[in-house]
Amino acid sequence: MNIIEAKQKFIEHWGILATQWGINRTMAQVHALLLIAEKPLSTDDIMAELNISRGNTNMNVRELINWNLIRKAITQGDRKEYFAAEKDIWKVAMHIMEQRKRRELDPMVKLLDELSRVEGDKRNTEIKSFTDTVNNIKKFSVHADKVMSVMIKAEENWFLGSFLKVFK
Amino acid sequence: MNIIEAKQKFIEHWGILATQWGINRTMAQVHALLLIAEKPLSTDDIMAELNISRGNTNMNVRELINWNLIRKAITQGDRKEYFAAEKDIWKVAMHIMEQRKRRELDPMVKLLDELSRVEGDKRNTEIKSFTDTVNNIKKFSVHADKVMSVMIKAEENWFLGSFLKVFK
DNA sequence: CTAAACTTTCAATAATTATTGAAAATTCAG
DNA sequence: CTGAATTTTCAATAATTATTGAAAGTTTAG
Repeated sequence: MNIIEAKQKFIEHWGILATQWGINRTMAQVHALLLIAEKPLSTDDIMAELNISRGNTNMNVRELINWNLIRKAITQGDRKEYFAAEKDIWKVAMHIMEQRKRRELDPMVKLLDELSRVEGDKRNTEIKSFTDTVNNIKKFSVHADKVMSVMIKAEENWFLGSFLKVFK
Repeated sequence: MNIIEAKQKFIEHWGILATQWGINRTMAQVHALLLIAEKPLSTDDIMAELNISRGNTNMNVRELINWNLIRKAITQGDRKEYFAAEKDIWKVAMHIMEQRKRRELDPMVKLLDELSRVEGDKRNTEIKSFTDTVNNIKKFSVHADKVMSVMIKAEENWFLGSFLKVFK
């Protein structure tokens, strides 16, 4: 496989992986493109490389900035905006984890908390069974939330180092 | 909130969460329904509770069985099949992790491995830059893969116990 | 074996989600 | 300021994904 094919394949499969995780395919492809780009790319570069419209490019670039996965890169003597991806894969993973925690896990914990305070006699089998299930999920979620928080805060990638020893 | 509303809300939000993670909303709602059901439910029960068709119910139930999240429950003196969810939330999480690892992470590692063997001069900046990125992602993925394997194999939920000490 | 009970399949259709592209808004050099 | 360059918005449309429901397939009681 030559470098052109390899890059195309990388972008294509990064997009497929993303859709399986509920992320817009194009957003992931823009991300992939910038991950393997040697220098920051402009909107026009991205449009040309991925054959997508200006609107689509703009929306997905902004969304990637929201996710902290790419940044604007300033270039003097040029009014165009250029974009560069965070290349440290540990940081990439942590940024994704941080966003998903905030957007999905935190609201879910909040909901489970509400649901666990359902009205009615706690001795009622149906209510007991429901609150038990909800509380178990909540307990698990809160733990997962804590683990993620610590990982996100950690500056270094101890995942690839001493941390792994825990897993033999 | 009463128990009826609470159950509806649980099912609804489990479905929403799922779509954000690339999982069919109905599949997650069937799962949620069975998670909070006190006894195994039949296809007709599920159809009635969620207002969905027989075909849809059947497809999603089978898929949940593939994911190891629910099982057929045998009932004597009844030709209908009944379904019950795994209620241990740790096991639920591990089954999901196991499937996603197998379906998505493993193929991605395989692809990255291929891409890292791209043709061309390794001193060429473009090729060097590309293989470096790919190798970093691969290294991270392989580690994640190992961590998951250990977690999946672990019989008990040490996540909620001593393991958490690692995180302060 | 027969037929009723039940499960599965899948083409047609509906619902959802993503993309386009042109118009509006913004920015900034001169 | 002015207007050209650039970015953003969003209604219309396209593409994708999910759902229906009836027909086909399978199972089992009698």
